[in-house]
Amino acid sequence: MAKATIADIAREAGVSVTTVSRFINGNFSKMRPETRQRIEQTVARLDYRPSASARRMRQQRTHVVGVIVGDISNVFSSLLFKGIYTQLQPAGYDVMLMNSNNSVDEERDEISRLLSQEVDGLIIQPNCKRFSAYSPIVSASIPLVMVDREPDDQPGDIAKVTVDNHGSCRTLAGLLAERGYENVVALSNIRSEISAQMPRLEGLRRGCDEHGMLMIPIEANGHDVAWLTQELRALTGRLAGRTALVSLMGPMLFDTLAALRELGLRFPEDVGVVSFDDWRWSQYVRQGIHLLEQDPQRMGQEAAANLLEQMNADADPYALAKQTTLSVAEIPAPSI
Amino acid sequence: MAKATIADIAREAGVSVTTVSRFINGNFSKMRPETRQRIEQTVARLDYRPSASARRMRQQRTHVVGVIVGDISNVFSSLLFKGIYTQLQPAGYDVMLMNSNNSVDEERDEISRLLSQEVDGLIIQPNCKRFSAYSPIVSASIPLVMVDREPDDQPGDIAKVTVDNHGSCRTLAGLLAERGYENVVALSNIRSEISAQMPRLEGLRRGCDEHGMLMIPIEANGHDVAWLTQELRALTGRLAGRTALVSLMGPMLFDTLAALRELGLRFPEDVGVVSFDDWRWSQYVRQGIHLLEQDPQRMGQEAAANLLEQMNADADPYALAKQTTLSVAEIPAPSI
DNA sequence: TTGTATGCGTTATCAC
DNA sequence: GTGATAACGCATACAA
Repeated sequence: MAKATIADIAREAGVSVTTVSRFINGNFSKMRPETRQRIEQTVARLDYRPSASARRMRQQRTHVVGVIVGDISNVFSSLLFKGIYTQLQPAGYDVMLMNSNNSVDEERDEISRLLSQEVDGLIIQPNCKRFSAYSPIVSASIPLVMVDREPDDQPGDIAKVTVDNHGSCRTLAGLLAERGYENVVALSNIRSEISAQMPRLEGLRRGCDEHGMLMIPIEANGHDVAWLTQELRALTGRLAGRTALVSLMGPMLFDTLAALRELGLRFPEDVGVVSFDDWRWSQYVRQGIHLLEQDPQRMGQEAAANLLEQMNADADPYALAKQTTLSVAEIPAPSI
Repeated sequence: MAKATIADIAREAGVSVTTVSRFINGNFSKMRPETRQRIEQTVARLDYRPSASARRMRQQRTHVVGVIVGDISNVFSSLLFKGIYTQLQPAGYDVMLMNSNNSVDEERDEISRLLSQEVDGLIIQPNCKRFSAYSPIVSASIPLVMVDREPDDQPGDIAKVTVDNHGSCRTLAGLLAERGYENVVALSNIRSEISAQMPRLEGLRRGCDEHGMLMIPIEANGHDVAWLTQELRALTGRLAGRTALVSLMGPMLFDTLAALRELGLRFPEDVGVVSFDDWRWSQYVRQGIHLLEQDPQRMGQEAAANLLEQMNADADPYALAKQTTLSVAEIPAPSI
C-alpha cells in the first residue's frame, strides 16, 4: 500500500486535514478528546508517519544538521560525532555525516550538498586555510561551528571549539627540559591545509626555545614507516644528548613505534616518547606512554550545544556564536 | 538575501521555470546554447542551489540513505561507515547516521525517524532478536541491508553482510588444542539482544567439544575491570592445564589486559591471549597479540553496493538482496 | 472546536 | 525549443 498521508487520516477519521495536522503537532489544546482519540486510532491503524519532505518544504526548518569530519576512521572524528549526536538527537535534529577525507575539494562539494539539503546548522572540522571557503554558509545565515582546526582569517563572530594546542605543547617542552632532554623531535602528519598539529608545532618550538632545547620537526605527510625509520636513523646518529620523540597526532604513534622497533631503540632508555590522542591503548605498551589527551566527545557536545543556541535564535545566529578552548589533559607514564 | 529559487532565475534570465528546471537537470538536448548560457550566468550570479526539500517532495526519491550503527565510538562502526560512505557519496546519496547505542528502544525510534525522512534505503547493524522490529521497513518496500548481526528469524530475501564468526572461532579452538591448551575462557561483552559474539561463542564451544577442551564463558556484560579481575582470579585458581583467554570483541581486550596486569599474569607464559578486532594496536603490546580480524570497511562497501542495486531496481528491491559472508583473517602473534 | 483554501520549490505533462 | 500549469504533503491564515 502507498504511504498514508494526512488526507487519508482525515478522510478515514472523518475530520479535516487541519485537525489531523494539529494532532500530529501535539496541538491538543482545543480539540475534543473524542476527536483526538479517533485520529489517534486511525494514525495507528494506517501506520501513518508525517512526511519530513513536506514538512521541511512548508516550514522554515529541516531539523537536519550537517557534520563534516576530516577522517571518520580516526577515533577523534568518531568520538566527536558521538558527542554531537548525543546532543542533537534528543533535541529533534537528524544528522547528515560527511567525511572530507581531509581534502579541500571533497569538503567544497560536501558543503555544497549540505547547503542544497538546506540543513539548519553545520559543524565542520575545516580543511581550508582561508575562511572564504565557508562564506557561502555565512551568506545563507546558517548557524555554523568550527571544531578542532581554524582557518587563519576566521571572523570573530564564528563559533569554534578547539583545545589549547599551543599551550599544552609549550608546557610539555618545559617538562621535557626538566627531565634532562636536550633534543625534541616533533613528528607530524598533516594532510590538510590546516591542522591542529600546526599550533602544536609552534608551541613546541616556543617551549624549546625557552629552554634551550633543539627542536627538530619531521613532517611525515603521507610518507610510510620505512621513510620514517630512515629519517629517525639518520637523525639519532647525529644528535648529542637525550632526545624525546613527540607524536603530534594519534595515528602517528603507530608509525613511531614501528620505526623504533625497527631501529631497536627502547624507551625511555634510548629515547623518550610522548604522544597526542592515543585513546589509551598505549598504556599496555611497555609501561605505558606519556600522553597529551583531548576529549573529542566533549568537544562535540560543546559544539552541538552552541549550534543549538544559534539555531534557536530569532535574529542573527552569529550573535550567539561562542568560542571555546578546552584544556589538554596530561596522562603521565614512564616513557620519558 | 533570501535563498534564490528557480523562479528567481527564470525571471532574471527572462525564461520560464520549465527551462530553468531543464537546465538544472542537465537536460540540454533541446535548448539554444544562448539560452543555456544566459541561465548559466544567472545561476552563478545568484549562487542558486536547487532545494533538496522541493525535489524530494516532487519526486519519488530523497537520495538520502539512513545508517544505524550500534556504537560509533567502536572502531568497527566508524570503519563500517567509511566503507558505506565511500560507495554512496559518489553515487549521489547523502547519508544520515544514527547511533543506536546498542539499545532496542533507541533503534526503534531511529528507524521511525528515518522512515519519516523517507530515506531511499537503510543499512542497519541490528539490535533486535526478532525481525518483526524491522517489518515497517519491509512494509514500505524500502531497500534494506543488515550488517554484522542478524535477527534469528530474518527472512531469506533480506540482504545481509556478515563474517564467518562461527567458523573462525571453531578453527581457532582447533589451533589452541594443537598448541596444548586445555581450557578456553571466552570473554564476551554483549549489550544488545543480538551480537556477533553469539555465533563466536557457539563456534568456540563447538570447537572445544571437538577437541576435548574445557570452554568457560565469562559474560562481562556491563561489568567493570574489577569484576573481571575477580572472575579471572577465581577461575585461574581452579583450572588445571594451560588456559587461553579469548576476547570476543575489540574493546574487551582492554579490560582483559587490565585484569591480567592486576593479577600479575603474563602471556603467553601464564595464559594465552587471543582477541577479535583490536585494529592492530596490540601489535606493540609485548610481542603482539594473536588476532582474529574482520574488515569493517569492506563490509560497509559490500552493504552499500548491494543497497545501490536494490535502490536502482524497478520492481521489488528485495529480489536483488544478496547475502554475503566474508572471512575472518588470522593475524598470528606469540601471545598463545 | 473544526474546516477551507493557499502556497512552499520543484518536476512532469501537455500545449504552443 | 520553450512555456503554462498541476501536482507532491503539509501547516497555517482565515472562516465558520
